[in-house]
Amino acid sequence: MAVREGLLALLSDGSRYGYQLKTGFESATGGVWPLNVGQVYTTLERLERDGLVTMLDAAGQKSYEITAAGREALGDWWQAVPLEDPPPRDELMLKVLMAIEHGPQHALEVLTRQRTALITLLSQRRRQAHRRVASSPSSDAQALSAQLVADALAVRAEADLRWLDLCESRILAASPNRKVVR
Amino acid sequence: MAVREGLLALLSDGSRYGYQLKTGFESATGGVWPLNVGQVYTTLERLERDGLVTMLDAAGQKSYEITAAGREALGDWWQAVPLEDPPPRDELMLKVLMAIEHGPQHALEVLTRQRTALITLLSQRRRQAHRRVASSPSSDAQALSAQLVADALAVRAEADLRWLDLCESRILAASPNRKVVR
DNA sequence: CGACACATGTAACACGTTACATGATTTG
DNA sequence: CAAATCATGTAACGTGTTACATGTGTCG
Repeated sequence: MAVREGLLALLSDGSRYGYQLKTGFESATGGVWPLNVGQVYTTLERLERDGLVTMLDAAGQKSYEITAAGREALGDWWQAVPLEDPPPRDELMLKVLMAIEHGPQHALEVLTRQRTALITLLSQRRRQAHRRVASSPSSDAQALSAQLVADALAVRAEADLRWLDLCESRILAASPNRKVVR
Repeated sequence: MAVREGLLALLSDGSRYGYQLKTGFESATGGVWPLNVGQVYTTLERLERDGLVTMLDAAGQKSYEITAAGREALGDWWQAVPLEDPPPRDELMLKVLMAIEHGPQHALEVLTRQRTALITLLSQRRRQAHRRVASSPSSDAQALSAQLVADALAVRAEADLRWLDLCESRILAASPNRKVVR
């Protein structure tokens, strides 16, 4: 439920046809999230099935329009806070939790590996960001979007790093100290 | 690809049958991530189809065992760093990016709404955490897992908050100052 | 002309998820 | 005994994703 709402959001600004939605989605996300055109059409079918959009077929030129129900659903989406109960399963979390099942030693190994990988990833992205400043900035709006996505990824990665540190200390605290080699 | 690898990780510790995997998964995740039993069986079918596990049918008592290929796949998973290119689409990000398409004013509204929602969510969870300390702590392992999940959610939420702040400042910086009401 | 962007779609598959059916065993 | 837990499975559906087929227009 991400492409769905994204297309709906684009359509709430006026009717569009399929290909426009693809390019619109990609430029709105700063070119960071490519979207297969095929998916646009399948998603539009599903949106139409659910009565959130209607197809206007004017002499072979098809375009899609958001319906009242669509506007309502979109409004709900804007308002919605991801309550998420149960919380979404996250790969990094699952990996660490499963590693704990295999003993603190294994968990600590996974922890350090993930940490170093995250650190190199972060520094790589920082270098990319520097390079990007120098190069051509496409459009202003796209540049802003791309920047925000980059920010989000960086902030998330830092959060993950902090969590890994927390994990390590909690695991060490919970384990009998002997046998756990740091 | 989360349930899949989770079950594989549990099986790498010895053969299990379906129901054991459900309870194993849930206890490994501190009871935070319930798993529908049905999904265990469908996932096991898919794992078997892919040659990662084999079924041992001993007199009606079915159990599953990880194969060599399964161990290899699991090893890859432990090692794997979520390289993620393109980065996974995230609902909060998408919401903000799409809101920007509708003008900085709308974006700022979405931003503040999400922020306040996140703040109340965080404080709610903190209160829950306090209460939980007082109550019965199930098993040690489960308590640790539940704690780590709670940590992760808190850290992520804080990261999201910081990102929202960043968004606001970037949007304000990128917008013509007039017409944008704070 | 040939490559590329524009434009529309279909088919197939992946995983996740729920609801349902069915029965054995345990326990209050 | 009744309810809960244990235990196995099937059917159906939802979204996301890719690969493929097909055709038009444009530009170097």
